[in-house]
Amino acid sequence: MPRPAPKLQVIRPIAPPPRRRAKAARVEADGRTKADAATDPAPTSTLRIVESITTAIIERRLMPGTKLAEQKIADIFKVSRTLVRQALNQLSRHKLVTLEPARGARVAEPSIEEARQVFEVRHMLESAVVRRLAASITPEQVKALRAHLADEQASVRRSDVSGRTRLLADFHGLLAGMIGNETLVELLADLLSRCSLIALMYQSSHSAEHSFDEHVAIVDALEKHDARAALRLMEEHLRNVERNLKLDPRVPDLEAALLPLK
Amino acid sequence: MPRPAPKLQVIRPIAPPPRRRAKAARVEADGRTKADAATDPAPTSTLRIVESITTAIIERRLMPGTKLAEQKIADIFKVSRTLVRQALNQLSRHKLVTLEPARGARVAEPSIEEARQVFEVRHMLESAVVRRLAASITPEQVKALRAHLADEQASVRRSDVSGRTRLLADFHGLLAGMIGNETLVELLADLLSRCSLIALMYQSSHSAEHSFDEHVAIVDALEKHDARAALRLMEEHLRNVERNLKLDPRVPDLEAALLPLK
DNA sequence: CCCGCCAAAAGTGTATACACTTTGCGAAAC
DNA sequence: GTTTCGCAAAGTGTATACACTTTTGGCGGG
Repeated sequence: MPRPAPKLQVIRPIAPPPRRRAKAARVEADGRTKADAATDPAPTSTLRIVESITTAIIERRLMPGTKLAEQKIADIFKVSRTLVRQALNQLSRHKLVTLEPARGARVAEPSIEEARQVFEVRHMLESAVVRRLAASITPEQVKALRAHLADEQASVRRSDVSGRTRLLADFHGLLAGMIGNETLVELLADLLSRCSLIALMYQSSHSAEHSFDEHVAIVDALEKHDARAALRLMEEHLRNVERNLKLDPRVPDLEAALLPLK
Repeated sequence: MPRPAPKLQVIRPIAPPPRRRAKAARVEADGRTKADAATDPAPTSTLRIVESITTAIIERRLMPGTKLAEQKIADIFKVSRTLVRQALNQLSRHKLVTLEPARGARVAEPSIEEARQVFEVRHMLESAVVRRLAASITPEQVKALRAHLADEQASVRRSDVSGRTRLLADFHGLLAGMIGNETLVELLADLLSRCSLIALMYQSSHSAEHSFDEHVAIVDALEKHDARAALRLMEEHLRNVERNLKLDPRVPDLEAALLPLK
């Protein structure tokens, strides 16, 4: 059978008519051959897998280094490896899993150096955010922040570890969202999820209440439009979070053990 | 109304399975310097496709809105759609192409709002970079920057448009690289490629020489460890680049779609 | 008892199969 | 002559097939 003989059209600058989706419910009630693909629900299966694995990692149900074999995941979600591979690729771009050429995927184990870098970038972005926000914040936004703080406090009181972790990170996402820059929010969301993984690897006695208190102080400063104080508090907060990780020990041992190899 | 559903693919003669023997060089794990380079999901073909399309977009060989049909690309690169899909997925995460559910991929057409956001984030990151660099820059680094500037100048003189575009962007990547934060470099690289696409859509009379001059001034200030001046120059530079785009709401969407039919 | 070699098992990488959706076009209907 | 409808071509979404790589475990030689 001859090849389809591709037409060579190369560049077409202008898009065809902006056809909006006219969902034609063209249900042929018969000839259902076999496995009818359950493509009905908007939540794509790939996305479902990505989110499942993401929350599993962040909530510590999947520890760093865990092997993620494609077929096993495919069986669990009842899909083919194709979709699992797509999901793992996305996750690796989020740096939550690492892919090694012919050896598969594992939950990422961010290095201490990577942790430092992530916090450094967060510092760059978030100090800019508070600086801007101190000038522009509205009473409604303050109210939204206070509401969020109430949630944080509740989860801290309740010792709801995974909810707490999520809420403490969401605070930073919420701030970023308030300057009306979706690009920034997406970027920061990535960094925040990486931070969750980092925290989980190097966690020490970091007190959630401490973070909560600092969040409150930041909101207070923002409400007063005190840019200088807000900036200082945010910088201090990030420094504290980072310093509360055990970024010193632990790994040197491992490397020392493996050093003879190379 | 039941449709006969004539399936075209009838016979499956033994399609010559491309027996690609010889897996080339067996890359031996050499000295892992810093962060493990596991960031390459597919060191082989997928990456090649991603890079080809990326440079094609940045060098204006593929205009915004161009349809990127999977099979056509697959034929061009002599691979299967599988790999093309992987590549397109990566590109969509880089925001260089947009994927619409059942309608395929096109070269992205970043909105004016998106442009603003990207520049805002760049401003946050790059002002932090110059601030830091003004304090820490070494003579060797200055030398490297000067060498880069020489390349820029050469490409400007030569009217080598695509090389010039690349080099002007690389300058910012080079600066970011000098503070020793690979995470930052990756992030910024994404933003820079998006900027190339944006520039290409909204380009006006932006003078490359102007940018070059500003780059020189920034390096001068950095060499003198003059943080204040470097910061001011960088901010001005970014403002200039952004302002030189035609970001006025030149087409209020609907009118553009409905008015000029042809 | 330990080491290396080889074969099977497990798992990843890529191609292909095929169902379903969208789109283009031509003929029937008006 | 214009609109509508319907089919077919084109294209995307997912599953499966199969080649190739890594891992594992056994087996014989040292």
